Amino acid sequence: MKSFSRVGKVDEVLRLFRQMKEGPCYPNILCHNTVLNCLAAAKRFNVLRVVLEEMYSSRVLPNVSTFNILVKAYSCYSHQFNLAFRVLDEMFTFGCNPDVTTYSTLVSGLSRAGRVADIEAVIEMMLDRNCDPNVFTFVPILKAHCERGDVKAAETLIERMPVSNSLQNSLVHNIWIDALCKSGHFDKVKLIFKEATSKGWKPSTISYNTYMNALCKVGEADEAYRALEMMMGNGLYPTVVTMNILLDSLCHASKVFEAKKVLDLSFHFGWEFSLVSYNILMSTLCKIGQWQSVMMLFIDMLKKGVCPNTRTYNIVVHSLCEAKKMREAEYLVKFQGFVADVVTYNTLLDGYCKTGNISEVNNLYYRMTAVEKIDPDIITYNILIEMHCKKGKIKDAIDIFRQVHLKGFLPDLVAYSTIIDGCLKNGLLDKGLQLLDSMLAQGLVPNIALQELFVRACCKKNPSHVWISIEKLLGRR
DNA sequence: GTAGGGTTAG
Repeated sequence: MKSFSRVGKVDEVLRLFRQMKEGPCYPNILCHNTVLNCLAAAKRFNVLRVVLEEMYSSRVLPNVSTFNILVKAYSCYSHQFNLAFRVLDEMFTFGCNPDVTTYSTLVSGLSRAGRVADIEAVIEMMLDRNCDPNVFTFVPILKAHCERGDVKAAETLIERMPVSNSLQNSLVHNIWIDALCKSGHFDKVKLIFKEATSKGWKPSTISYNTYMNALCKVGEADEAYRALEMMMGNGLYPTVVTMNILLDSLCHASKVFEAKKVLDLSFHFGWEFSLVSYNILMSTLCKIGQWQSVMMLFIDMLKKGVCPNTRTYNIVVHSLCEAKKMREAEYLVKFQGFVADVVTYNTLLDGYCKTGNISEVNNLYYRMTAVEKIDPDIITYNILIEMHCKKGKIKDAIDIFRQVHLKGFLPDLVAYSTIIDGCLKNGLLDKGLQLLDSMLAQGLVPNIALQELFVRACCKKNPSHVWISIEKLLGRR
């Protein structure tokens, strides 16, 4: 069940669990926890509740892990904090007291939801109940400070961090290094490496990888190679992740053939070439239209016993779609070992959208949402809007655009551009202008293509509108 | 064998 859970095959897990319940070996609490954890991660909360009820009625006693999984489901996976707190109360009445993990999980969810004020209360609650917070309680808070760019708060927290071993020390510093890199404070990172020994911690391979990756991303590959030398000078060996970072950097510098040589060489030296390495290379080849090379690498990885994941399949599906081989792409998605996600369906939907096949788009959307229970994202909606605009079904397109709001998404630039383009091409200038207003109110800046579209439409239909629109487009109103 | 945590690919 855990293996199926790891690859996201939730229904297989459930099938095995049901089979087990009917057989002579009734699932114990560990089996139940495995299933509950899998359902929580898949956000299948209704089924989770059913399994939980069944567990209670069959007198399998929950343990701390069971409750911790529930806290994770309500705190981290769904931000239903009232339910998460209720689990805590339930634990007390059950006589199974919350531990550091319970509270840390709760803090993690609150941090992710940006509810920093509530965290203080949780920490106080912990201290009241004689449960000392540890590094894992503070790590999510540190991450929240970093994401908000609150350098001062992060630094203060690091100083007060209750680190109990070198691994934890490295963990905390790596989060800090990553945050500084992402905000472009490379000088500060250099200083952190320099002062490491005097401050009592030792940078790890991950510290260097984080730094090197950030340098590559801003085009400072030379500096990254210098960091590599520094790392090796300190007795640390590069790992597959290090190689992947450099591989990705080569790919982005359009040195894809050099990157392929690295792949061959790594085998020659007996390096373990990873799934991620293949994915990096294959996605680059897909982007430059080398679909046959993608297929060759796909076969190569299967031959070498490297197991593809959803991303790998998505790249292959993307390549097949770009090559207009829609049937083959769909065949692959139906293949047993393939766990499709929202990207898979977006890729297929986009493929059918480009070939103008609206009935296939609708069929696929149905399969995605009703059968596979995959939640659409903003890209899914954008594709649907584009498809309907393309077919002149502007009313349906506007309906779908409204759904975006209802599902809790904010339309992005692509969504607005697509729907406005559709409106203007169908003569709905006023609707287009109305959408322009809400777009500007949302703080989105129209691009050149959209500006041109408006000017054209105004000139054609209502020249007196032109100046109003131009003023708006240029942000003067 | 179940719960909390840092680096790589769209």
